[in-house]
Amino acid sequence: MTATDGGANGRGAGDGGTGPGGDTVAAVVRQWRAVHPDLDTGPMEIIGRINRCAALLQQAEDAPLRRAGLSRAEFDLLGALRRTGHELTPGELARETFSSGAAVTKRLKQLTERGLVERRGDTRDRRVAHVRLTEAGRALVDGILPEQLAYESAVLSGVDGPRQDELAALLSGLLGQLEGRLDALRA
Amino acid sequence: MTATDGGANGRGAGDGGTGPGGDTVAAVVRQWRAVHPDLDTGPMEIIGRINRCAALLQQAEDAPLRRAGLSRAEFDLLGALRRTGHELTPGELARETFSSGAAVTKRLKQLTERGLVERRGDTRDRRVAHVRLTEAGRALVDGILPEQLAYESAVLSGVDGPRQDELAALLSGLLGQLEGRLDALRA
DNA sequence: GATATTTGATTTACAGGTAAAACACTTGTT
DNA sequence: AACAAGTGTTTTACCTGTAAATCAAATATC
Repeated sequence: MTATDGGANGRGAGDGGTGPGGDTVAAVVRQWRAVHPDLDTGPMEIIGRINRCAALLQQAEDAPLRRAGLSRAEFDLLGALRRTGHELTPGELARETFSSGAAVTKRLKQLTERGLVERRGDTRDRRVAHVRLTEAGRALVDGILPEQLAYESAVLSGVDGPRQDELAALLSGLLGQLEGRLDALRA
Repeated sequence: MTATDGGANGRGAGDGGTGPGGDTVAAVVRQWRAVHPDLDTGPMEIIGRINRCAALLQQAEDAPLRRAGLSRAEFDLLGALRRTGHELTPGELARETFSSGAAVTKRLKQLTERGLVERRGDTRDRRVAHVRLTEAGRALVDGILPEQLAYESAVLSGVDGPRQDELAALLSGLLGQLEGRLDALRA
């Protein structure tokens, strides 16, 4: 959350709400425009809101996960195994969950100790490991997922159906651009 | 990033791109639907994309900030001081930047050592401190902000103007809902 | 006016992440 | 076959954030 991204909750809880403009990002943008009338604050209206929404959504979604004793990152890893339906190597898991290899190593250690995943060494290439869900792991993911989706559905229920579709489509467009752009930078 | 949020980059960079459906979240959602055809995966299309966009945007935006030797959180704090235009207490800064008081304390320590902010004690209530930007701090923020906005503008340039406006409006609606909902939960 | 409660800020202990180095193994080169 | 280079994973050192405990000072209660 950068200042230009909205700087979090804008006016804060303490000083009387968001004012006439709507959400807290609008209030932050107004502040910036007052200080720097020459700058184009347009990008903040999108990027600030995306970041703020992400922060609030993650906070809200933590509830069902934490109840199951999992961090978001851990569930992400288990979910990758569940949805692909096959074993993955640590490296693949890192790419799949968009985190570093070192982080995956740590998580695997914990999840293995908890009996949620199992490892087996590759027979041909002895550097690589293959990770799969245990029965308990699969059951845990399948147990949490419906709750999780129901929770997300409830969180979004303030926006009506057609608007949700529009939003999904626009975000898909943006995300496609961003992913293409990043891939281009990588190459 | 939860598995239901899209589990990061979906198929990863390694296995041949995103397929016919568009972005990586679409690929992840397809995987989930194949495994659990009974579940409503609708929320993922929004929440997953928001989280993924936020992750990619933050990564991209780190560049101009890091060049200036600031973390996002630090810039956020400085920005809050700059845009409000007056001193803030540590507690206000915590609310303003949506982070914990302890985190603010640490950041203030570092930023003070670097000469970017100054503290002064309140005369009436000696528990509270008042924090303000130094001249160097103000100059730094004002120097970075235009770069930052230009960078954000470039990052969004793949989406045309009208769509950006739609997106901003829809996100504002969602954010308003989320913020109201959270406030309701708090109360 | 003494004592309990609340409030603002900091400290402590710890969990989790990363980058860079190290390790173990494989693959390409001569 | 030996050796250089590359690849997959783990280890190390470190940094940042948080929750909970602590400290200091104000306010409320009796």
